[in-house]
Amino acid sequence: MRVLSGIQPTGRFHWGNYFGAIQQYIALQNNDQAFYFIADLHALTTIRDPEVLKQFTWEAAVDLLALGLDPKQAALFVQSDVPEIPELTWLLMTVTQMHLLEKCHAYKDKKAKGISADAGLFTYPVLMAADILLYDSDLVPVGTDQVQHIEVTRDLAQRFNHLYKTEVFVFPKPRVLDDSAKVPGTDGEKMSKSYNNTIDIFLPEKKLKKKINSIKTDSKSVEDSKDPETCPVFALYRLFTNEDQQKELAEKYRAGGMGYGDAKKQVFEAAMEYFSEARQRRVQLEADPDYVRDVLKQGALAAREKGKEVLDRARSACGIGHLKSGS
RNA sequence: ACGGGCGUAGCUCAAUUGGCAGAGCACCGGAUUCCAAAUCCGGCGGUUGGGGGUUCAAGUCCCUCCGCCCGUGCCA
Repeated sequence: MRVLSGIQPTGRFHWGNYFGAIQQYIALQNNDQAFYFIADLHALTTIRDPEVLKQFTWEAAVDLLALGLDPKQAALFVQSDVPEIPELTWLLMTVTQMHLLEKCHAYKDKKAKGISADAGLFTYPVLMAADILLYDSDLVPVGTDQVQHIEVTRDLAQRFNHLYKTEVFVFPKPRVLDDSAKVPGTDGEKMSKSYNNTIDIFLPEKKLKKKINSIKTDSKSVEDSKDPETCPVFALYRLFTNEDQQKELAEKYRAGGMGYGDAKKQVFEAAMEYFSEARQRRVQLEADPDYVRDVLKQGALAAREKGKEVLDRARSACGIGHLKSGS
């Protein structure tokens, strides 16, 4: 069973990314064949600064390894290191009907906001389909907003198979990620880069403390009894602690006598504890870029090996690549 | 397709007859606060949509291209 998932390097990863996605991807890595990639070709539709993109791509690799992605179990690679992807994208593009893309929400949303869309954004579901189909992926863990794109992928796979009367492509199934863990941002809304309310995972201690302190609270005094259920600080505390710890803090909230400053300090300590291993690993990885490069290289090799196999099937199905097939 | 309006900091917008590109919000730092918020002080932030031209000097005038909005038409 092949598990495949990609993540865009559009910034540093934050708590919302981790609890909403990364943690769950990593939990699936012990499947027979897990492929994880950093989607720099997708990020190209947003980031126009080459240095920034390079930096984010690198940081994403280091972060994922630090957070527990194990290259012995899963291949980690950068999307643009696999040239078979854009080639397959073109093959799929030729069987993609316009209406299929016109109804995709990423494009529709932008259009609705009056922002001009480029062909990259419009055709991005096809690139995503290539990402998935290239390795005979069975299972694709995604957020609910990406389910539509998996459906497009299945449509394209089916249409290609049908048009060329073959069984080239395997139909992938989405695995909808659990988004029940509520991760509020510093303003109390859902943590998201577009709300500018994120808390990055690997923030230096001092900055992290400051960020946590900046979480919006009501203006109850220390003595007042507070409601843990409606407090974003408490919601974050939940992510890092066990039930006993949560009960204890909840009681303190209700009893009064404890201020938000205190609660925030506890969140800080719990988060530092929770990510302490990852932080240590990250320091080691930063000191050894050759290792990271090697992981990405090996990952790309593994991805290409499988990718070539599928691409060859696709090429011969549609009648190109006669030099290779020799027939 | 034609006519009109518009394009300036991440966002909303200023900039007199062509004369040093500015403010508010946001962001970062500090004071204050149990922590925030509010308030006060400080800081970062710009190829003025792209290209060309006129001029000592262009955000401003001219040409051209791109994009967005409004109106009208054309095409079913």
